[in-house]
Amino acid sequence: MPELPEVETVLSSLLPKIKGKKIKTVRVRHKDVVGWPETAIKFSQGLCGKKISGGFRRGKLLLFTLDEEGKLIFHLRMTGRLYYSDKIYQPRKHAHLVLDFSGGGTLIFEDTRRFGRVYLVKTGEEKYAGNLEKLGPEPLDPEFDLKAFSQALKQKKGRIKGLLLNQSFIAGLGNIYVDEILFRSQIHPETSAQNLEDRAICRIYTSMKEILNEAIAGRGTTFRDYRDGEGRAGDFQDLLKVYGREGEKCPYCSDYIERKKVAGRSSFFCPCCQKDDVNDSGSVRKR
DNA sequence: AACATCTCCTGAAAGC
DNA sequence: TGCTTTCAGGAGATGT
Repeated sequence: MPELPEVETVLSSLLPKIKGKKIKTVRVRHKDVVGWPETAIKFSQGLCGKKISGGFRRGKLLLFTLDEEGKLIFHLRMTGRLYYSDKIYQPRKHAHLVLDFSGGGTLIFEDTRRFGRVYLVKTGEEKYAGNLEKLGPEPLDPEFDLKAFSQALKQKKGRIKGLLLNQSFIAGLGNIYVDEILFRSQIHPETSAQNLEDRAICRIYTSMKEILNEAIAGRGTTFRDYRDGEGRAGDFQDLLKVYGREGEKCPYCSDYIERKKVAGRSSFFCPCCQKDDVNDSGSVRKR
């Protein structure tokens, strides 16, 4: 499920392939994936002839600039794939949007569960695309320092797991990386944010940056569906310490990884290393 | 404000 | 073996 590192990987693998290319034909094969389905015809017309001039990531959104005119914005949600092919492309079952470029090459948006969305917006109207306007700070932004993180956290009352998943609190984290961050920080997912000591907040902040950077270096996590912009799987699944590892031995102690529903999501944690509401008893180890 | 629950959707896995 | 049920989850909507 694409989170920040996966979206970043899609962007970096895709952009060199499509930058500067002009869209020749647009095939909307399932109009529900278009942000405003009733405008699917306008969507196609608006995209024809446009050139992809650049792209960037914000939270879990992929934004491609169409010169100065507008942006093409994707949210991959659970099972979305966005990739480039330079072969003659025969649309597969869940290929909902297919863009053919002048001079060859195809950009394909596939999404088995159809939770993903694609938006076409004019410059200045980007905020209408998905949750873009409501997104919190970028966790890897150098200007988002520990002080800013700590201050934001201390204003909140909820549990840490739900807070880190909340895109308006911080943008780009999903279930996998929140569990990994909390494991490295040695914080139980149900710990209330208010009860966190400064040292615990610092561990979360540091782990967050480390794990996101490591996952980007590993080109993302593939459990089943995720592929990068060239259709390749990621490598980071092998390096996950807790996510999806219920019943396996904790890599740092003799206990076993447990699974519990927190904030409506499966949460994996070590009950020994991540004790609820005991953030800093002096037993924290360097990881 | 915080949190639970439902919704969307498909296919894999588990249950019988 | 084969059919049926459950489950996974990002995020928005809704209810408490």
